[in-house]
Amino acid sequence: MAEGDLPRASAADRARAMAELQGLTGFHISLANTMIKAHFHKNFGRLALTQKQIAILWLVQSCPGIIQVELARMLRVKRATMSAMIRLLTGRGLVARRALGGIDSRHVPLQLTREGDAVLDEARVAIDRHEAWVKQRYSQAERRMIAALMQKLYEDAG
Amino acid sequence: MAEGDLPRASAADRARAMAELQGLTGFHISLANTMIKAHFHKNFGRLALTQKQIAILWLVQSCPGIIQVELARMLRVKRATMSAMIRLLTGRGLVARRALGGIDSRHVPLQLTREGDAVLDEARVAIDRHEAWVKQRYSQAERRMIAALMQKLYEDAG
DNA sequence: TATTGTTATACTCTATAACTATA
DNA sequence: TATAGTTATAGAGTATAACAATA
Repeated sequence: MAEGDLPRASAADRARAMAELQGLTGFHISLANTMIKAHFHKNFGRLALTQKQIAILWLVQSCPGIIQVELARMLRVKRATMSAMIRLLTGRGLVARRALGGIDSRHVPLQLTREGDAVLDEARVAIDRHEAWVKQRYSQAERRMIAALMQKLYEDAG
Repeated sequence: MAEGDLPRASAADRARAMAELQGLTGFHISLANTMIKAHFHKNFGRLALTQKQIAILWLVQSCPGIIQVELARMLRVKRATMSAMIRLLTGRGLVARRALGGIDSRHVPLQLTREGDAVLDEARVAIDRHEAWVKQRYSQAERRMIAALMQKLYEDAG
């Protein structure tokens, strides 16, 4: 059996098939997301924080007293999912349930611990370097374009 | 304690914090990806196929004889990850390891089973409707823009 | 030595469903 | 009834590490 007769798809077949899938907008977004997460993890894995976890820490620091359902809405995840994430971060001593009581005791205001603040500071350095990598690929105009396009999808589509 | 004194971040605080996170390109892409996956799952969950699984079926159908490492490269996942995905799909009787032997016996050519073909046909209908939803949000020019922008990220960044 | 595939292990993210407590 | 949070359960996707078989 000659090389060309191997029961494997040729590079041309594969390129054609990829082109078909690339007709789907979500496919592009998914691959880009995969790559960007992989880059972050590969280069900043020593932080032991995912981008999602950093986003939560960030929001809690900027909005001390924020409650879980608000975080869930902002990050587009379910209530139960956010509960699990918060449990993980409180378990690691980065987030604390605030002792101060509001009027509605169903609300559990959150804040960063001292360690949470310190860890987020480290994370910001990593994020800056990660963003520098992104900026090598995109001009400011392109980044604004991506922001606007992606927002069209996630701002309304509830 | 008056309403305004509740230990909760205000809407303005939250908007400001979101704006900070939105300075990060990856944040937009991640949220858009979350929403698009959620829409697909919510509306076509009865298929019991994820978008990633459909992508694999699609590539195997278009490229009969394709092997795992090629699929892994095309979908930007690790060899071990693809192995797990293929095991799942073969376990469900949608993908078959082809009996025909190539020269290199390390290569295991894949193809769809009859059921795999049938299931993918169904999935294509779901995908078409999903894409229609996407197209309500984006013009053709915008979709081309997204494709080009996302490709810049995943084509080179290896 | 390099490639292909597998297995073991572990973790994150996600969902649904059912529950408690509170309003 | 509705809201906030939790728990239990399940499954997909991802990673690393080690291994076997083959080239």
